[in-house]
Amino acid sequence: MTAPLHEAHPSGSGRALPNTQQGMRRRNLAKVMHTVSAEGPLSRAAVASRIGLTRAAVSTLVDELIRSGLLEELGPERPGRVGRPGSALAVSGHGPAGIGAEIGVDHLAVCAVDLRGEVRSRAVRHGANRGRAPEPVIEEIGELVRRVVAEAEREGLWPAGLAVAVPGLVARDARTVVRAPNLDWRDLDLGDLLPVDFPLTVGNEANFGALAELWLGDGTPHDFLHVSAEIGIGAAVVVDGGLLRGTHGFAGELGHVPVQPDGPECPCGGRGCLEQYAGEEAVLRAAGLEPGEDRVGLLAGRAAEGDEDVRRALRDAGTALGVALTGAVNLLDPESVVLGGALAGLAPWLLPSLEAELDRRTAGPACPVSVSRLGPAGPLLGAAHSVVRSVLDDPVAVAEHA
Amino acid sequence: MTAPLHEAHPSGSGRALPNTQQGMRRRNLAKVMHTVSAEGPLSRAAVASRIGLTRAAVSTLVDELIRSGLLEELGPERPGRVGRPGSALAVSGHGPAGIGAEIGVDHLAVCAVDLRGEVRSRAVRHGANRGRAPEPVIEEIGELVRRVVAEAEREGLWPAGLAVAVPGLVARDARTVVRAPNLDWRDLDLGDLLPVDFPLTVGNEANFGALAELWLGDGTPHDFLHVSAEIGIGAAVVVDGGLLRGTHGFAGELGHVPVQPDGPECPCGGRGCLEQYAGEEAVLRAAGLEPGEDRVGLLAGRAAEGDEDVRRALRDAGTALGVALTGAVNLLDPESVVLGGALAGLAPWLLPSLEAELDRRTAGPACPVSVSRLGPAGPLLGAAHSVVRSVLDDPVAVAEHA
DNA sequence: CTATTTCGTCATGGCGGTTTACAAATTAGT
DNA sequence: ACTAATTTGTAAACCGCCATGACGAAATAG
Repeated sequence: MTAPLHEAHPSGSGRALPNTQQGMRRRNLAKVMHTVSAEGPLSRAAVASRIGLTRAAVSTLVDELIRSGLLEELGPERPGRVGRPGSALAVSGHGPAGIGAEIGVDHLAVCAVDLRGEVRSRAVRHGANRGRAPEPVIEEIGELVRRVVAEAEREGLWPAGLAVAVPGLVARDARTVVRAPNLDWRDLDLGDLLPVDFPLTVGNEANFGALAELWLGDGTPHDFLHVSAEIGIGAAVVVDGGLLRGTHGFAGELGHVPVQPDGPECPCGGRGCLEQYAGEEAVLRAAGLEPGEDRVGLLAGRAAEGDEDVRRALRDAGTALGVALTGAVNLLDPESVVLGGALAGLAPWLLPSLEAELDRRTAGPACPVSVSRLGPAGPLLGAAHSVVRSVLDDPVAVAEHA
Repeated sequence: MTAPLHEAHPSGSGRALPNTQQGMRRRNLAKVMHTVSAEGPLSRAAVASRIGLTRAAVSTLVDELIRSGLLEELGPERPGRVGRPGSALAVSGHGPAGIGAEIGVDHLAVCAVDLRGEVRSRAVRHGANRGRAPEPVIEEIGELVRRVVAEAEREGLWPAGLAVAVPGLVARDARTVVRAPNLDWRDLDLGDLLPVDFPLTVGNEANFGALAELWLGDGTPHDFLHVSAEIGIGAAVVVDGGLLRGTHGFAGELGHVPVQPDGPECPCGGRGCLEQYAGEEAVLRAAGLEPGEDRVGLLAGRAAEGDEDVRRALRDAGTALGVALTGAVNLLDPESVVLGGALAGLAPWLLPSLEAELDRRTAGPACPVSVSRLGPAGPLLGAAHSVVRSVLDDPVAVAEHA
């Protein structure tokens, strides 16, 4: 059968590697790492059958990866079936580590994750960052990074890279924060401001949250829409297991999708944007509350107590979200919608009206809405894991480095 | 530097081929075909430098492709620069051909395109298909296909596959028409109904139109949103040179994006969907015209004559489109928006209000809107070319067949 | 205790791209 | 016109990588 219509990367341009024997070897090493990482301890034979190579070939690949310290031999498997039991292979817990950092509106956080996905070290610092000059904030996060890296090194890890999650728009170069309204930051090159001696990546918080959901969530599909809110409302589009970035890197700006074309004016220049109905500020106002610290916790608390004003405000926000998501679902046909970040905590009161609106307006098969298990922890974990993934993607690169 | 965030297909799952030597060879053959096809006559040395292999390796690849009849040697290049002139290679005009078919609301069309992209044979049959039973329509299109194939064969071509563009939703299996409201078709397996002795693919008309724009349009970017209308309003999302399909294959349903959440009811169950404002029926009603044959031509004619009612109707439709596209652009951050299909002919009257609305509401960099050069011819060409692309994607498969 | 199954490894082989060398075909310089 | 320089295409030797097939090792089944 012909390929069903045309998907991306038709001629194998998915990787910049030329299609040479070395490239093949690198791709196969990556495949072994991914397979072992994803499916737990596995014997060489099991890996071989999964990636479509012979046992002999996998043996040499595994040897190389063990020599590089990226894989570990755990010893013979418990013999359940007939035949010689395999020797279990696992991703190493001692080699490279991914460092994740998060610049939130009122906290900074850094953590180190090993190749197995375990968080091995972390540091948090509370305190509002809104309106502060970028330099001292970045200085502080640099300090946290140094501390986390030091602790990780004591555990036998070395930093393979740093990924920073910021609540704002990040350019495609993955270094420049173009606009972070909640911090009042504009056009900052974090690559310059935060000097570290390993590769640095900057990304949008919602995007990292979505990646965390993709990699860590249980049963999360390959194609979904991840919605999170942190004053602004961000969404991340995951297509075929990868993030949709957009030409400028700005994809996912759900907050400024028009919900009511002649609604109230929005600072963005439009009218009736979703943020005017479901943004944190709008919801607080509708609930009769003042802006302040830990506003989401406040909302959740009052709603749980049964505060009818708050509940109505959240219901209405859910309806507005439902309208905006209808558009997105119609356009993208995702497998599901996931509420993450701060929204996860408010889900009990948002979901009913949101789902009602979505179901009513969607013609085709209903698109299920679920709530992220990770919630606000997503972005930091996603950032750290993105570094881990980059190691799995090209093991030789880091093996050379070590 | 680490990979800037995470894109799809991290570990090379872009192709089902195992990462073996044979797979490498097949990918390299495909790469040669794509390169020669895209960049016109090219010498072996030029191909080699482009795909990152050595001249010797490309020589053997080219030999194989020439033996298979997929490439042709045109003879020595005109010597402009110093050094021995290369021997120009071109895609063969005699091997496999892609057959495209289009089932429109009031016409049927079939064409054959060779590997060079030339249309070598075509057949059209006018007449309304709305409400007709599917079987006779499919019988007719089968007849046209037989005619076109026969003529192509007289020219030394052989059919490598058939792609059918239909104005409706097609399941991910690329065989089943789930719903085609304009034809009153539901749940038809064209794979069963249209027996041909080469691979058959069915796809949405708007999607094929977008692919045509991607492959044939001059200067069309790699990431764009292609909007077309044919009673319903369809969009196609092209990301990184590939079509975004959606879980069920239904991505791109722009027509039911809410534009005015409490607007008029829509058959889909929602309210204020775009189709209620910019759908063909709605526009005709607003312009004070009756539905009938060639409605788009009628609208364009009246607008050109200066009919103020028609112009106002189109302006308003443009505004509604602008609102819906604002949401899409915010979500996807495409490089541009392309108006195709029937919309292309109405662009002069739609564009001003559409662009005004889009610019006003978009915060970030403006997203340019352009008009498809192909217009209504897009879907048919896109269908035929999709078969051609599948040949380029895996030359050995067809070489064996021949 | 033997037959069977599965695992990991080794030796061999084939396949595919690279390297190196060279002849052919052109331009640039004298 | 003749030589030097440059580029192309091909052939031969080489190397890397995976496949194949055989074997010992370690378990289960009877």
